[in-house]
Amino acid sequence: MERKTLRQDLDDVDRRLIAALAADGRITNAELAARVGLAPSTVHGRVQSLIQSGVISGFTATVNKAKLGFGLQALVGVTLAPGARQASITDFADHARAFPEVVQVFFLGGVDDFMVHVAVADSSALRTFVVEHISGHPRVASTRTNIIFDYHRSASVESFR
Amino acid sequence: MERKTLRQDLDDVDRRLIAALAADGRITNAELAARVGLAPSTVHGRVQSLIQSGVISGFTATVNKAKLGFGLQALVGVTLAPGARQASITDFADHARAFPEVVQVFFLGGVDDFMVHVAVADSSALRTFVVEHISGHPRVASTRTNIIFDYHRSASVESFR
DNA sequence: CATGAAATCCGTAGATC
DNA sequence: GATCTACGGATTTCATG
Repeated sequence: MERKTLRQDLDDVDRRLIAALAADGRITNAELAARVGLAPSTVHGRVQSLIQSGVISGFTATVNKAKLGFGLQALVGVTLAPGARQASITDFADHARAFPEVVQVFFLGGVDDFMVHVAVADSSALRTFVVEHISGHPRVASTRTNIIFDYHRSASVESFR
Repeated sequence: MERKTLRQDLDDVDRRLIAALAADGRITNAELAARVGLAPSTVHGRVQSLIQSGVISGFTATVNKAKLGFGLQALVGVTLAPGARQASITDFADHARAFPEVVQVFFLGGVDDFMVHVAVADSSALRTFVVEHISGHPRVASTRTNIIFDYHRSASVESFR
């Protein structure tokens, strides 16, 4: 009998494939197969399954923003005005993510409502961006800007989807 | 007149290549060439240059942590003990980065010294991780844990045109 | 679920303009 | 730089165990 159900539990091989692809998204399927000790066609099928099931949601190039003229990065904590409704919250999130300066947006529970990771040219551009596009938003009550001196990422992550 | 033995400035084609690769790191060179209207061999050379010069620093698969059993994420602000020297700072960063739960580490200027992005199974695991591995570090003075309700990372660093 | 074989497509180097 | 050509290798499909 054929099994039409999608594989739900990941085995050790899947985890190794995920780790290898997270470390190098352009590793060849042949190399991937050699590492886990399976045939290329088998590995190809597994990776396709991981993509289709959403465990791997995409592949991306990592870009050095400093070399593109965005040498200054910051984490901007944002508090919305009291009584902001759900519509206002998603509105701000959509507003923020539309700017090319915005790298990441975290929607938080706690003191801050959002944490916005931005990359800009210099401190002048940072001030302008925060004042005009974050503090300037009608629902924003306050912001706290923290300069990022250094940054490390272990793996690309997509959380809730 | 023009002396461009080593390409230092990125032209519009380079920016489109970067944007396309940031959005889909596994796009084929042939497809990339079709999009920018140049020959595959030409595009291949340009992309290699972008990689060698460090503008593109790598490729990575985006992994859905929730589907791997890490459904809860948090941003943990960390303040180190007063008087911590540079060695202590880098020591903490290396310490934090080593854990599989740690997705990103931001080394900051401002109230917090670090912001640590973690992905764990549940609130119990979060508490355990923070207490044992962050608050428990001898140089850590205080932490502020913010649950991440939603998260968005920009697919590309800049618009196409 | 894994495999080998086959067909197709792609990456990459080299010569030319 | 950009292009075409050419070839070695990779991806991908499919029948089979």
